[in-house]
Amino acid sequence: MADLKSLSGDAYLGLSHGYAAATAGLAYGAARGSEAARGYGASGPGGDLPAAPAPHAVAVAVAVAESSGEQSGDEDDAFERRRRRRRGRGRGPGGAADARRRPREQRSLRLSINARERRRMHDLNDALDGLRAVIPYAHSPSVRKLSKIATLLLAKNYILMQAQALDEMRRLVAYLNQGQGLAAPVAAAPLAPFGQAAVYPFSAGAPLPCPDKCTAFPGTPSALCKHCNEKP
DNA sequence: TAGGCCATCTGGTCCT
DNA sequence: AGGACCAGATGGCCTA
Repeated sequence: MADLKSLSGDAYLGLSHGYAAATAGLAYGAARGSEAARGYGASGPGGDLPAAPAPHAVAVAVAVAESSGEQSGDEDDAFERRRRRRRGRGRGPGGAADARRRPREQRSLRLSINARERRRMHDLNDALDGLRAVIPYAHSPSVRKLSKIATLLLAKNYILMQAQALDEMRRLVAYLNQGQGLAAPVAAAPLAPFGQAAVYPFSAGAPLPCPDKCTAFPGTPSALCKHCNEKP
């Protein structure tokens, strides 16, 4: 539970009881427990906020950074060193011996395909890193980074949480506007099912952005903004 | 030592 | 034909 301290209160509140079913597995539970006990998604309780140091993660990150792009010159050496270190890894059916028996041309093609696939996976991992960077969890060197699956599930829950918060905020703004005897465009629109208007809150039919750029809630009239409160 | 996570290789399929 | 995408297999690293 110590890791909870590194979360913003709102984020944790949303994740802890906002979407119980979908979030249970990722609800920032206890510090990293048994790997076997780690549940994903709605599989039940059991947090997935690892707390242990992550030397492996760092090593992986370095390896990823090193092996991005084309291999040439020094990069070739580094690449070969990694290949040797990871000897035998992932050969699949056939194995290295078969690979060596192949004609040089085919082997060359295979290597090029492998490199491309590696690059693709690195791009995917970069995107996942970008996702980790914007979702609320303990971004600390002493905390192991989220696994891929945990990152995706947490991101999903975070999006849902933000959407719900936005929806509630819009309702509140509408309520405040009504209280001042003003027409509330937001309230006039039927409340769309969660996940529609909440996720795409500024689509067709939404009021125009405030000319005064009250950007707190773009597209939503603010009770605190003089322009939003001006009658047409 | 078992289990989780991961990177890599590989072959297949689909698309341009 | 070449590239993107995918899933299976394999083995290394790490933690409990």
